Amino acid sequence: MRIATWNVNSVRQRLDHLLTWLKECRPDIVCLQEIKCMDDAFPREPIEALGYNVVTHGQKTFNGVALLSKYPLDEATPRLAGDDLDEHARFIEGVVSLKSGVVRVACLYLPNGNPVDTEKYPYKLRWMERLREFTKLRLKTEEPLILAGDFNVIPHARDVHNPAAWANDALFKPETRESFQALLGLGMTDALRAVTDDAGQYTFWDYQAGAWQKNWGIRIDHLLLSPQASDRLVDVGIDKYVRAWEKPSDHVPVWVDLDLEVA
DNA sequence: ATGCCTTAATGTTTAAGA
Repeated sequence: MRIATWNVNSVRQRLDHLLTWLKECRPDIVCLQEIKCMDDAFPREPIEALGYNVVTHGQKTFNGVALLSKYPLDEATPRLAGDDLDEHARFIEGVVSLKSGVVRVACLYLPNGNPVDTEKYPYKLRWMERLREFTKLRLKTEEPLILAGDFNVIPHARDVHNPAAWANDALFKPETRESFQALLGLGMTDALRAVTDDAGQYTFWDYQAGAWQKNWGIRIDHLLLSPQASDRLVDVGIDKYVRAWEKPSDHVPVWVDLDLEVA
């Protein structure tokens, strides 16, 4: 089973890229972030025509997440628990039945948190706490769980071309990285780091200053695996090639292959 | 150099992103 995540930076602007990539990558489950549209504006028909079930948690202009699945979604639950007043559309969890049990996939768009001297940074840290509480709860089930999305967290200096320039950024500040490590400490595995220690495994290149051409990238799109998912890990990939397409998203897709059998 | 692009929308400018 191939599970992928991609921050498309507007699904309507990126529809041609998305359809082309779906046909090439052939993922079974896809987590999309920054769809930047309401549910009724999501281009579901051409995606359904490729064999996907589609569930969305959209928002006007900003944020918005979606799950695409070749298999029926037994459940699809929007919103991360822990703050009923949080109106941002940043989370949707789906459940797919396996021959033995289920697999849970949480699609998330973690807050950016910049500028750090505003309310945006504490909002990010609170959101990360809520994600830890959610994960703690799910881990008790001992089911395969995948947290997939744009975490807006650079985990380590090897994940950024110029660590010093990012030292005080919300994506790389010590508090941010410590909170991410605490999430891993619950028992989650950073899939990419399970297969390589290499530096420069970037998933995002800024539109500005020729960042792509200079390979000034960062790794902020992640798939975190529970022990029951990590035990089934076969492969991990970063589809860097789509960043070279015309009018690309600033993020590229990341995927894992897991040896799980669908019911 | 805390913004050199890109996006959506109270649109001929602003806010947000990372």
